[in-house]
Amino acid sequence: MSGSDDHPAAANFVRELVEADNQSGTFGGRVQTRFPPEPNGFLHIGHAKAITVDFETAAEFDGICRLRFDDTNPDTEDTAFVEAILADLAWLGYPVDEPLYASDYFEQLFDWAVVLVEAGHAYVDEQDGDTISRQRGGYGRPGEESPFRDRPIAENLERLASMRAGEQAEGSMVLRAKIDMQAENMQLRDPVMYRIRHAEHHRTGDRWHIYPTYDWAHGQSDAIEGTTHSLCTLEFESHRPLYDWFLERIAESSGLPHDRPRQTEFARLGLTHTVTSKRVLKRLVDEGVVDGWDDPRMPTLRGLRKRGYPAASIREFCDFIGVARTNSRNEIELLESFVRRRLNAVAQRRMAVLRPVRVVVRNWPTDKDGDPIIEYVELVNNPENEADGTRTVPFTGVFWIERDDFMVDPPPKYYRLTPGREVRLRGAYFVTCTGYVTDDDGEVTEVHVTFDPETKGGNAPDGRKVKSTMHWVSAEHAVDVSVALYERLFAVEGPGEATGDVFDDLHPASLELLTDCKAEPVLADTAPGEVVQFERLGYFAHDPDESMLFHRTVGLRDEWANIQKRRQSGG
RNA sequence: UCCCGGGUCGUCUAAUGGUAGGACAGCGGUUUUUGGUGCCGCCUGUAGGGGUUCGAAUCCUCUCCCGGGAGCCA
Repeated sequence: MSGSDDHPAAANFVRELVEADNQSGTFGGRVQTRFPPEPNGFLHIGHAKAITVDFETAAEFDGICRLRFDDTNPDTEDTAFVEAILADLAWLGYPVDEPLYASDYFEQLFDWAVVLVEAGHAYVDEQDGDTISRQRGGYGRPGEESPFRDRPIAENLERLASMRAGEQAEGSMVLRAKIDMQAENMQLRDPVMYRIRHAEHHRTGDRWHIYPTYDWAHGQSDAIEGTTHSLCTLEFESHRPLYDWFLERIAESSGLPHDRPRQTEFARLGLTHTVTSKRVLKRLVDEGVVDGWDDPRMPTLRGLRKRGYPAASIREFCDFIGVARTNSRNEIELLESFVRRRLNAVAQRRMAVLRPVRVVVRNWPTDKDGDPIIEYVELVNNPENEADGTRTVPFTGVFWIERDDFMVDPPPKYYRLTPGREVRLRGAYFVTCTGYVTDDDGEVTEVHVTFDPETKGGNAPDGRKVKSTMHWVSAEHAVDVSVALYERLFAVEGPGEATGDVFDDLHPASLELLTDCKAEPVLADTAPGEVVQFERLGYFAHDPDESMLFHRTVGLRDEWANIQKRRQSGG
């Protein structure tokens, strides 16, 4: 993808970098990227950017992108996450048949570790974690060398073998790279390569007792696979010298199977009103604030899917925002604009009322038995695509309209139903409000209107105009549906950021479940997972699991909040 | 405190020494049997100071601001 028809391609310094590499023949014109998730959680909107950067960059240059699970930490990983990631990736549009696993490289990694030890580039440190951490020093503070740093190579080899054999307790010793305890870059102060874990690994079982750290596994895995461009987010920038250091040492000691891969960092996706912190999301799930990882309020890919976001719109959004090194935070409205753009073109229009109020046509005709007659009207399914055809909708003298569509005391510029006013019922008739009924609390319970038989279809023969066209649902034919409304993802803007604990000030997108909504009968034909536009209300996704629950996908350009705002300001 | 990276409309992003442009958001208009869609218009920006140059968002310099960095996480 390099820009849609609607938009020019956005910034993408990665694209330029690869182009430059191809010019100079750095990798012989070869382009290989990788997407390396750790199977310890679900993919979210933030991952979507990394995924498109990795896959689309490769595709653009006729290269390949491999999916590699960075499963180097048995404590947190699980096969279930592997399956979930595979499924979400396929949904996003990047199906992967043969994923790679860092755990498949454990043997090679160990061999290389031995090579580094033999070359005097690594040593076994038997100090505890706190001591090692303390000796590392601090920003602008000197580091201190471990007393084990210069132990004999043979001793290192023997200890490393013992670690691997499972003869050592967790935390008792680690293998460290011998680099520079005075390095300005803290990553270079003798980083840990192996730690001891007697845990069960989801793929290698109990075969290993030592596990490579991210730094020792990542670049080497890239090299084994033949990755040319190792694209990652900005927080790994300070790791790049270490990434290079390992590869250089291996290259000079035993050689590398491919050209040395190069790490390039780009800014991660920041989205307003959205939290992608795994810690916070997990808490929301664990504490039951949301119904699970696929709750439509969640920013996970499966949450967005349930919510009705087309996968293509997420891809297009990622392509549009570009790839840069600037710390940035995109507005969720931009993402939503891509969602709306897609949906507007394909979503079938249906009439529905979320908060119904009953309307009775006082002069509606009856048949010889005294029953109200039924008229049928034609409505276009999707004005953006007439090929979607029309549908026949029954109309009788009693129907529901949106509670907000009737006001006893309307503000200026309110064009909908109000005593004495004539409006158009979409596709049906002109009706004029003649009165209304209220309950003891003054709440309107029923609105009375008269209709003009001459206006069937919605046009007056005398040419008179109405200012408003309203939607309606025949009471006799209405289908009961429930609708879940919620605010945009999560609102983390504001005080939450100042206090430090995001969770405390995070108010999860409020969920309002409306259970007495009425919709056209044809709604029963809507397929689970399908998104329809409830006219004037927004786009709603039919829940894939629960037969009649709809989730609001996005509002129309004027969301309820905006409509509310206009109303308050008199419009 | 030290090191590294970054600073262009409100937001994201173009322009790489030669007219600061686009999208989203906002505002106004228009079309419309959806307060939707479409179309038209408007709005606001090169963090600051010095310097080089005929000419600087772009090059140099100082300052300021933001992000990342001291896991046996990734």
